[in-house]
Amino acid sequence: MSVTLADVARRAGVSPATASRALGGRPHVAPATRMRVRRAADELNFVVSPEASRLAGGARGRVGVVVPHLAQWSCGAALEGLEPVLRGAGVDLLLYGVGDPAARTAFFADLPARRRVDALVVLGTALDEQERARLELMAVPVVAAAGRGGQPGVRVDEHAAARHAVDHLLHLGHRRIGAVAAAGPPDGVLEAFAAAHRDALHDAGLAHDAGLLVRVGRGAPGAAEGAGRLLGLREPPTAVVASSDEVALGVVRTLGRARLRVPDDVSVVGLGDHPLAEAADLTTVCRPAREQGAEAGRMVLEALAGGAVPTVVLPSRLVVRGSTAPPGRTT
Amino acid sequence: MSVTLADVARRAGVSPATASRALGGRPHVAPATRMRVRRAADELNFVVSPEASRLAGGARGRVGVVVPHLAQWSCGAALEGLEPVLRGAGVDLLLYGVGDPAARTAFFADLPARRRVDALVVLGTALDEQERARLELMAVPVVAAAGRGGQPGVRVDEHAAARHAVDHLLHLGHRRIGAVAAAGPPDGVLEAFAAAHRDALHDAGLAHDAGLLVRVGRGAPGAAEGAGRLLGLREPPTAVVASSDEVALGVVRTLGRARLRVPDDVSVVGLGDHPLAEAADLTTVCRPAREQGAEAGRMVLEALAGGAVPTVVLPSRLVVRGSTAPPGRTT
DNA sequence: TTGAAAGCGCTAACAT
DNA sequence: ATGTTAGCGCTTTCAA
Repeated sequence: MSVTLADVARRAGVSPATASRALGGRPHVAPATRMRVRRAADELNFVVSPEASRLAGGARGRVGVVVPHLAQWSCGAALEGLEPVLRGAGVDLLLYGVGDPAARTAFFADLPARRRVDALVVLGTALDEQERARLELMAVPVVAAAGRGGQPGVRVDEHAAARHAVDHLLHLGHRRIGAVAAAGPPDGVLEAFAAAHRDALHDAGLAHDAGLLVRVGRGAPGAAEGAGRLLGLREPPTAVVASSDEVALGVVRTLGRARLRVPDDVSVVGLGDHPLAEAADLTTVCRPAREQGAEAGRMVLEALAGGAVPTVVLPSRLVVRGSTAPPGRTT
Repeated sequence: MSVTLADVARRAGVSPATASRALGGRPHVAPATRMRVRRAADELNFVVSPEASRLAGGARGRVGVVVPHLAQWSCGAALEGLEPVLRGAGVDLLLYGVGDPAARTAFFADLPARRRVDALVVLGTALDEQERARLELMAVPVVAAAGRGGQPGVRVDEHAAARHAVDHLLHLGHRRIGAVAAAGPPDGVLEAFAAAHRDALHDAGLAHDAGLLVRVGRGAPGAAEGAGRLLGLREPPTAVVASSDEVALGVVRTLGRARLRVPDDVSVVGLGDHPLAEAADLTTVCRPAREQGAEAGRMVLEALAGGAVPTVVLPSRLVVRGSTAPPGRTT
């Protein structure tokens, strides 16, 4: 049926063991022999069977990626960073979506990854105690990426990111700065956002005003509601920071409907540097999603090589675009 | 080390063969025996080794997904549709990113999928002749999804989608309708877009005006340029249809900078129904990405079962939001 | 219905 | 440097 290592060995006039060594790039093979085997393999169009190889104790190299929301750009971007690193090292990437709660339960219950993967990357979601315990049971390295922290892996400092945003507005001269925190991200992230907003205003010596932080539901309706609540304040803010670019765009739209111009009347800052933020000319704070993925990939490789998984916090970076400006003349 | 089938068999007091049959759901096992084996497996926390299983001629069930731009929401969405279908059927999903040209070349050159996967899904990209030939060589079913057509699989009718958009504008009373086609999607898609624009205007009895279709580069700069060119026309359009939602948002922004209101002064329609389109209140045409993924998944399953891969064209659907309105009083 | 035996294709010791 | 010998953990004939 398909070409086997034995075929290649025969054609090259060596034993299967030597052929295996030669092809696998392992030592103790004469250069000439290696060449010969390589050529034979080429001619036969041979590719090792990963099953057989693994079964026989060879190639490690399969990592599972657990992702909640594939459609979310940040997950995709992280994957895009992760994939080449892993592939470059010859390890395969198995995808496990756990967006659906049922699927999530099933994943951790079936522990389907057991024996299927040599390591796991958990992308953009926090694991609860039970889930962590299940993973522990698998006895493979687990790298968290883009999560809220708490597990070894890579993430960004959410508090710092949000502060970049608020500080930018303060720096522009704004004194009434609203914040819209929309549900969606893991709790820890939202908390960091709220805290950063509070801290920044406090550090600027501004009186605390609980009304400036509004917590809303996810999606477009949430963003609209948030903007509406802020606008309805006795003294509406001259600038708004949103917990994500998605929310920020919703805020911009709601402002527009209220005949308020961005940034002339109100400045808006997002969080994340969504690909569309550039098109929408939205000032935002870049959370390097790709980089997080790539870093996670490197961590996996190290872990596979026997190392421990460290914790790395990547910096975020303010990206100033056209949705922010100094406060206008009137309020 | 890890629990093997033999362990389970011993504990259940049967032979490995019977245990295998019982666990694998194959016939010729007494119900009572099957139960006993199942329980033993449970108690031992046993999971079959996929390598060994496959090697021994068991479970097929591993499909590769080839994706160019993971970070693009439509790819993510398609994956999100694809994954549960496949997982539900017990097949694993291997991810192969081919966004980077080098990676793409490497993928098709190494033919790494050979023997690694039992089927392939090609997401959102068109294969050239050579690539197709390489895949052919693998002798596994290939399902194209969200491509430009040409290969069996699932896609949407791009021409119809674009026409929905233009027809909507015509229906609102617009007579000068510009189109911004930004580079990015496979050629065929862009062609369909251009043709639909032309055809719709023609069918509406409007004189042909080549200036109304502008082709620009990708990204925010492209969108801005496109809007600018349209605005610079002797007789600027009262409505614009963009080749994607991303571009549409860029157009909206550029319009805003030119102090033109959407939809009061100019209507804008996007294409794709990007998740952010709702937040941005953008009228668009929904290309059901998730559905395409799910459909592709079903096709793979059928193909794995020995069926042929059909070609399915999914309908697109106009989603009217706040970025379109009848033409204003003045131009 | 069940068991025994023979590999699947490869790699890792242990020779040579 | 190369060959020989045993499996890896499972499924599948074939026999009982």
